[in-house]
Amino acid sequence: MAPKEDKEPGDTRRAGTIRARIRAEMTDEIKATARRHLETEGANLSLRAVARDVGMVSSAVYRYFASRDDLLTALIVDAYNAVGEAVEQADAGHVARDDLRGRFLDACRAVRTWGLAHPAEYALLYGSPVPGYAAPGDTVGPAARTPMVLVRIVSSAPRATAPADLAPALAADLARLREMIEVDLDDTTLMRAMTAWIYLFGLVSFELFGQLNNMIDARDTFFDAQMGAIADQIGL
Amino acid sequence: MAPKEDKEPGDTRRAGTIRARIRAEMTDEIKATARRHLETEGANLSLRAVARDVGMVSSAVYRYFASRDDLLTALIVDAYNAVGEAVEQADAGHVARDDLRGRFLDACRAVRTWGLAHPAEYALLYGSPVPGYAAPGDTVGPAARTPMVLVRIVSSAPRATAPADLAPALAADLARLREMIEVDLDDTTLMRAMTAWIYLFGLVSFELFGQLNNMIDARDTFFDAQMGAIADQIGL
DNA sequence: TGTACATCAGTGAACGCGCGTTCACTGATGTAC
DNA sequence: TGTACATCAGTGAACGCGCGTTCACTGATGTAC
Repeated sequence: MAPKEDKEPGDTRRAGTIRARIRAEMTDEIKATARRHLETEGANLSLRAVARDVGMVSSAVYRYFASRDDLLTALIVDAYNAVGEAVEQADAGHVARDDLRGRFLDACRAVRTWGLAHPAEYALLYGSPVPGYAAPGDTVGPAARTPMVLVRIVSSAPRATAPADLAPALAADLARLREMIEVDLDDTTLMRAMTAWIYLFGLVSFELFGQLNNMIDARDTFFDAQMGAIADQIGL
Repeated sequence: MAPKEDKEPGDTRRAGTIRARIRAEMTDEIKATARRHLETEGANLSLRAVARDVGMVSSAVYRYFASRDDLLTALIVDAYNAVGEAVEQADAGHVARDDLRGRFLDACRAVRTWGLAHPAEYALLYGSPVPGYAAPGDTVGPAARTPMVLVRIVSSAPRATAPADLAPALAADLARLREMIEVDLDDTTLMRAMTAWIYLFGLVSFELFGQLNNMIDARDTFFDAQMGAIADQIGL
C-alpha cells in the first residue's frame, strides 16, 4: 500500500470550523445518494445523476471526489467496513465465548443479513469486477475485517492432530498469510478458515445473485443447514 | 417457461438456402464480437460498438436480435451451454466410472478451467446481476447442466445411513427439486450435492473476482486442496 | 426455364437522450496581522 | 476588533464523446406459378 499523500482535493485539515462540518455532511450526502443509485444501476454509477439528486451541478462533485473512480472507492471502503463491523459486533455480542460453533454461525448470519439489506453494495464488493476499475490498496484493510473474525473463531478450536500435507508453494502462501494476519494457527486450521470464508460468501452470493431462485424458498433454513455442515467439516 | 412462439425477427425457418446459411454465420459473428466486448466492458455491452466492430450499421443488428437484452440472453444461454458441455465432457472422459471422487474433482476442475478461459462470460453467469436485465426462462435449462453433472456423481455414492433432520419447508423445497431433476436421491445427499455446487462456484468466483489476490498464488494447488476437503465432507 | 412478386439484409438519418471532466468565474467563509 | 488577503464551494458553459431504438428506403435473394 503506497503511503500516498492523504490530501483530498480541498481538504480543510482542521475540523471544527463550520466549513469543515458542512463539507463532511455534503460528502456523506453524496455517498448516500450514490449508494441509492447503486441499487438500481449497479456499478455503472453516473456521477451526473448523483449530482442531480444531491441538488448540485455535476462539476461541484469534483470538490469532494477527484473522479468517479474515487467515489466508487469510497463506497467500497465504506461497504467493507460496514460488513466488517456488523460481523465484529455479531461476534462481540455472543456472550458464551467458548461456544465457537455458535459464534461462527452468528458471524456468518451477520454477513448474510447485511448482504440481504444491501444487495447492491454486496455486489460491488463480492460480485463481478467493475470494468475499468482497479481497486487501490486502501481497500485491503477494510476487506480483511470479516475474514479476520472467522479466522479468530476457527483458530480458537483445538488444533488438528495430523499436520497438513501441502504442496510447498501452497505452504509458502499460507506462511505469508499467517504473518500478514498475525494469528498463530497451523496450516490445516488456516485452510479450514478459508473453506468457511469461501463457502460463506459463495452461499450468500448464490442467494443474492439469483442462483437459488426457483430452487430453494426456505432460505433461512437452507443457510443454517449448509453453514452447519461446513461448521462440522471444519471441526466446530 | 412460457411456450412462446419461437420465431426470431426475420427467421427463415427452412435452413439450407444461402441466405439462411449467411444469416447463421452473421448471427455467430455478432455473438463472437459481443463476447469479445464483454471482456473489456463487462455487462454494459454496447450494441453500437458491437455493430461497428462487425462492420455494419447499428440498426442492422436488429435484423438478428430484437434488442440489446435479447443479445445478452443469447450470450448467457451460449455460455451456460459452454460450461455445461465442458463439465459433461470432463465427466464422460473419465474412464473409471466408479472413481467418484476422481470424477467429481475433474468436473470441478472443468468449471474452473472454463472460467479462467472465459472470465467475462463467467461473470455474466455467476457475478452481479446485470442492472435492468431479467433473465428469461430460456436460461434455466442450460444453467442446470453443470449442477446436474455434480448431482449425478454425488448421488452415485452410497446412501447416508441416518435420514436428514430438516425443517419441513426446506424438505418441501428438496422434494420439489428432486422431482425437477428426476434423480433418485435422499435429502442428505441432495444437500451435499448443493454444498459441492455452491462451494465450487464460490471458490472459482473468489479467484476470478480477485478475492484471493495477494493471498494465494498457488491457485491450482489451493483449488485441488479445497475441493478435496469438500469431497471428504460430502463423502466421496 | 422464365417471370412477377414477396421477403429479407443492410443503409443512413434522425430522435432524444446520456456521460465524465475541464475551466474561468462569483460570492461566501476563514485566517493572519 | 477590524481589515486585507487567501481559500474554498458551487455555477454554468463547453468539449467531445457515447448510447438504444425507429423509420423509410434500396437492392439483392428466394418462391410460386
